[in-house]
Amino acid sequence: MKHIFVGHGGRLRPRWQEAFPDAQGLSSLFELTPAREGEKRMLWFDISNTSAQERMALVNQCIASGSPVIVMSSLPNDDEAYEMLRNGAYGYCHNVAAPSQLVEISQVVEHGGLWVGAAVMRRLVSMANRVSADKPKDSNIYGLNELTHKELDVAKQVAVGATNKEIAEQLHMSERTVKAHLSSVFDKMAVRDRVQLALTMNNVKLH
Amino acid sequence: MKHIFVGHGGRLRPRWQEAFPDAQGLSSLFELTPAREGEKRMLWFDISNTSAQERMALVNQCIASGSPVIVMSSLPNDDEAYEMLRNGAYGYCHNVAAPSQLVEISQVVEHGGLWVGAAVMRRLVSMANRVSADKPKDSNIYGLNELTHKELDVAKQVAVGATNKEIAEQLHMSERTVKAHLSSVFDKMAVRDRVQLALTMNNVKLH
DNA sequence: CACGACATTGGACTATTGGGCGAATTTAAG
DNA sequence: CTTAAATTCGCCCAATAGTCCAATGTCGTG
Repeated sequence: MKHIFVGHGGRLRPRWQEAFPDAQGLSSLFELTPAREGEKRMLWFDISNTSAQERMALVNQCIASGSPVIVMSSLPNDDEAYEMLRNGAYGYCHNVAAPSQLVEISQVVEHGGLWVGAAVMRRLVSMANRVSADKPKDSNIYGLNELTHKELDVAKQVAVGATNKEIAEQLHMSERTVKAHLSSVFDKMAVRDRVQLALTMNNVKLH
Repeated sequence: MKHIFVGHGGRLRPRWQEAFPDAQGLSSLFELTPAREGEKRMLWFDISNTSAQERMALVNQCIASGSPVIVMSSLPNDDEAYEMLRNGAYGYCHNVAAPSQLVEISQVVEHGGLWVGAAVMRRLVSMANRVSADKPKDSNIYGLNELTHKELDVAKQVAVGATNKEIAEQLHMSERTVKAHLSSVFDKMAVRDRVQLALTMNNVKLH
């Protein structure tokens, strides 16, 4: 695994060097050469000293390169972390993080995971709490538990955007039967159509 | 750091043993002796073969012991992950996770972090987006920023389950105009109907 | 075995959606 | 001022979605 640090004028901070002795530094993305066949790389992008506008564009370019990208900021901020992760970054940390932490991050990312600091992580969990706490526990999670087996099958398909015809083929039943199940599902889950059902199944609040 | 695995009849799975050669296995929490002075421990709690009711009680006991707890399930599930993390767990993973992953988790937790799988992590991030995305930032999801103002207005309404008629009233335009905008949105965002649009706007992957 | 819940399907409709064709009006940019 | 893009909307048509009522078969419980 080759570690490439982009930003900070192409210089490698001592901490980076210590974590990855054979790391490479680039001052900008333009210097990035295509990866050799079979070469695995990890991009560390230091976004300090970049304006908010160019930040996203640069990160998107980084991500478009195909290699996993970890964004480093001199002033980590929760909202920015979400933004980066949502747009495809694999990690978000301080640009002067300890070498041992950099190694830890690289390991998590190398195994396909996303890494964020404990504080951000805890906030994410509490947010998830807020979102999933909206569903009243006493009423069986929007009546999802009261669906029959077939109804649930059909509902799941709607939840990923399938049409009635597709569902009918997928589940080997007539389109008419799909409709019958769906009518029942709408009733049980107290929604009026497939759009609301799809959203509800994905924990999205309606208007 | 001493690793103690609770559950699975007190037996250590080969994977656990491989990750932590001097790990200890306990069949239940009652066998847990108080930690010696200055001894740092990590509890791995295998919740397979426990009923939903006793699960939370047991996990709470684990957590009350003071040592960081990582919950392991035979059938990991997003909602359960949130539940566990919210209640104080430091990690949530599969009970037959690879040894290298167990080591990775232990390192993250040892440094005060929380660990969850990539899938759960991504979902948490998308949820955070939903909660904190009230402010109209120049979000960059799929061709969202290429939509015109009106198109975005209409798309947002669809994203919370509104019908064309409702959107028309809300935005003071005719139903025909709503359709016109939507047709354009479908095209720009590369979706075929309002269901897929609603899901895409909420960061839900389609089938 | 009878009864009720569930699954399946059909016919007959109604409602909603998505879009083609055409066109007027505004707004933004050069 | 001139051109391009954005916004608006009517008429009409086809495809999808959704509902009501009814019939048949399956399966587990009492």
